[in-house]
Amino acid sequence: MKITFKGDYALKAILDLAIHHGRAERIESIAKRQDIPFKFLEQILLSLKKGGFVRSKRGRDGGYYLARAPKQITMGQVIRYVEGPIEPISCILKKGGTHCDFAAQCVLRDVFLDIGQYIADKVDRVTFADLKEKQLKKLAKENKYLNYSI
Amino acid sequence: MKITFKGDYALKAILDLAIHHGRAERIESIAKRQDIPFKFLEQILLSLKKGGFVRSKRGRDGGYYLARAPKQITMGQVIRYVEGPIEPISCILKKGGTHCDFAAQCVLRDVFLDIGQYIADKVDRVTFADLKEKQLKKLAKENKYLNYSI
DNA sequence: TTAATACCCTACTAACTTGATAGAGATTAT
DNA sequence: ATAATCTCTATCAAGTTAGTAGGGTATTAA
Repeated sequence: MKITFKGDYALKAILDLAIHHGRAERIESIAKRQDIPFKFLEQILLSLKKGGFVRSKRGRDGGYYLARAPKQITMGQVIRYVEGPIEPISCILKKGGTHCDFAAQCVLRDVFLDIGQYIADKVDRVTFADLKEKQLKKLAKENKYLNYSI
Repeated sequence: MKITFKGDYALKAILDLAIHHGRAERIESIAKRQDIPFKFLEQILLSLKKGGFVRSKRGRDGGYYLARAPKQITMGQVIRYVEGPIEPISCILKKGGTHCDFAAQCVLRDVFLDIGQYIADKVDRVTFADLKEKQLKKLAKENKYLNYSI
């Protein structure tokens, strides 16, 4: 029932690129800001590039940037790409349902189906434009608070 | 984002015992009905016994039976016991939140928090009395259908 | 009493996944 | 040219998963 570090890092990287939308960001900058091991992030970004989420520019002044607008990327797309299916139990999947021959009669499956659908719905609705907006608001509040307290 | 076989087996075993509530069931019977490897199920039941979900009787005519009424056991209790916390990301947990220092400012965390709460709510509400009832109804329909078709 | 039955317990393991690290190579702005 | 940056492949330690193996112990029907 867990998201892996890889998945978490991928989401953080995309969100970082969404916030800095418009220019290419170096892997190292993202890694430092998001507290992700540099070499690990390198691999993840390469994978996200293959997945069509980001593009890159090599050489000096190079870096990564989003392949499309933050509004056009959802959490669900990214999670499914790096982590695989969202469904919490394999017998829910149409393909590869080798897990259980009695899926049709399984009441446990019904519960997991419900949960799977809720999760899918949720992550498919949230775009990185939403996340960016909320993040910036949170940071603004934080700064305001800091200004008062100093 | 997956439930393990162990967790799935544990749920199936408890549901089986709920359906056969009132008498002791041998491991082998449960294993055959639920299609679970015998020796693996043996371990799981032993663990469920330690967790207080089931009791056992040794010797001839021995077997396992529920420690309390199906109504008093929820899916959530069983899942948490065999699989650990339900939350989809570690930074949500109060203890051991070593994953991320910026949890308070994290908008991703908010989404996972929401999902975690939905899952928890769901599995904590579903008791094995509910599951048993639904299962028996499904089987009854199945039989009816079979009777007609023969 | 004794043999059969069934749970009890510990150890082991192959395969896979996770979370990285290492280093050589390709590309580009200046 | 050369420094900066992404590209790509290989490797690896540690942990998890999904079991298997086998002897030990308690209970009870006959």
